[in-house]
Amino acid sequence: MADNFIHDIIEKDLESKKYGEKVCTRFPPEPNGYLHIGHAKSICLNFSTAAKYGGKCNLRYDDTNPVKEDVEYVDSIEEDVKWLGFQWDKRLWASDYFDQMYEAAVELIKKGKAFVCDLSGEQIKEYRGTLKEPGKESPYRNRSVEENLKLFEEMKEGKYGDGEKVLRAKIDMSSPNINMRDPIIYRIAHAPHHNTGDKWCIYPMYDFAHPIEDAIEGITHSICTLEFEDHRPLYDWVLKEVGWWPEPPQQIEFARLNLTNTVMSKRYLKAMVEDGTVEGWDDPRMPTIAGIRRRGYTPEAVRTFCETIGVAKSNSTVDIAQLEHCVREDLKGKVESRNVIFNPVKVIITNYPEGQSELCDIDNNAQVPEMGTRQVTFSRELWIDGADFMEEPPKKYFRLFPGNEVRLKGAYFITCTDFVKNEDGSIKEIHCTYDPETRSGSGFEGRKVKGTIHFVDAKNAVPVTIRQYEYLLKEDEKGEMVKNDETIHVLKAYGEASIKDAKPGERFQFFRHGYFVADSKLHTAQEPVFNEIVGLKSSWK
RNA sequence: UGGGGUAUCGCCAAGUGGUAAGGCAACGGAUUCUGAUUCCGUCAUCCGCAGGUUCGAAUCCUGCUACCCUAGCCA
Repeated sequence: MADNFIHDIIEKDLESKKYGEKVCTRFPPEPNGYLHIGHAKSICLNFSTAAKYGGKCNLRYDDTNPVKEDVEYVDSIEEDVKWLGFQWDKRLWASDYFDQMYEAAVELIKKGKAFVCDLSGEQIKEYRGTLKEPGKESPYRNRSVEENLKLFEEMKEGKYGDGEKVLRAKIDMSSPNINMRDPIIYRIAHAPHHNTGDKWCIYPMYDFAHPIEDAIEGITHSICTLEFEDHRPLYDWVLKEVGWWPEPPQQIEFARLNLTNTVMSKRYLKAMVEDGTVEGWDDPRMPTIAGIRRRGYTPEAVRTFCETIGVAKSNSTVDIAQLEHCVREDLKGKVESRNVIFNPVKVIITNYPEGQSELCDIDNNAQVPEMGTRQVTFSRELWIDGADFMEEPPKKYFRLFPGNEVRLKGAYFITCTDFVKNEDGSIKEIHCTYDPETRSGSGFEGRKVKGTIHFVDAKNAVPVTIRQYEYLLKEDEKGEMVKNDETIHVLKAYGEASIKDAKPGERFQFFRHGYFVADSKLHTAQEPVFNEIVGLKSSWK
């Protein structure tokens, strides 16, 4: 069953046997930056569409402009695609087709469909006309086939400098579609190419190269974003005029992904890396695949997200909450829980003997019993969360406050009898009594408590660093997106002893606080550092 | 409209002439040794607007309106 309009098109093509049984797609990034969550939508679309119809999907580097591209990005692109869980059929470079593209250009010249133009960049712009007025034909438009052939050959040979000449398709200078006004298909660039070295000093333009790349690879459905809609007539024109492929691929456009509170422009992302706003392309606050990975998001969650948002042609902005929902949904079933105390406050169990200690069992994941239990120690002095105690509780607060009884997760009921303040008014320590009969697992039914809070034994607590994040962008009063000044909050916390065993990249639910991941760069057993992946939804304000 | 697109709940999104799926968010309520999870319930008489065709329209026709893309020797 088709779940989007692209699948509809494919199913019709399959039915009419337009390409036989074949379905072939491709993900064609230009290696000029890191992939982000927007690319993930395209990756999921292309790879899963091919998989759905038993077809293939290629990873192709669209490296037709040597001055803007860098192999530096190639490895990260591959890593990101693999991380998302996809395997390409072939890994290819557009530059591998430069010979064929050159031949195709020669073919067009021979057919009188392309010409070498000597106009300067500025003149070409003038001659192009405007959105509302038609353009003028270039004075070089009617050169003979022989002359064009000779000139193009000379361009290739390096006889001319950058910008001196270009090869243009001969279409229609008065076309209402500016892309059809004798578009440039080859330009001179005396720049070494990472793949072809200095073999070429002329390079094909996207509009000419892309359809040929697709056709050579036998792509059937060339999926791209909306802004290329106006280029489709040119895409079709190139394939028709070159004429080498009986059943040429078709371009299909869809709306790119936008997310609330999220910067998606490569330019802006790059600027933030360079001005030090973030720590790098893999900063956990970045919407890059690398950033999301370090933040602890799972590939499954990202894939599910891409499925749930659908594929359509209307410009839209998906609420970031939808992505976060997918992350929680995925994590909740496969991550263990740990007790970690933020804003620690000391609790002294006054009726518990000094020097004594006992072990308590705690579920690793309350929803998944198969994940077993672990042991934590309980003794006279404990740490609890600052947020779990209030001197003067508001209505409906059912955690700890003077006179109130709560359950310590995995241990006993405790009742607050007293507390001591520091000179600055903050809470120094809380005195409680515990009820030995209420031990977890004992089956005690005598009375109920409304609140359950967590704790860490003070004598073996592990100091950990917690990093919580906010969105890089936020909406101001006027609804405008503005840069968020404070996007990272670092706090010191105490974790239960077992937290020392966490491995970089390992994810946990920190009881009550949300999901966290041991930072892949900063975390060590000696200096535990955890990034917040996503918080828990809370209905208590 | 120069041309090309898009308009269905706060946010995504199905629907392709037979009388508005689903997800997120939100809001009730139940259960809970995480105010999490789970669970149950509520949430578009209406599909950008105005006409028309039809027994019947979000879906067809006409006319408007709004927003997006487009004048790189970038992709």
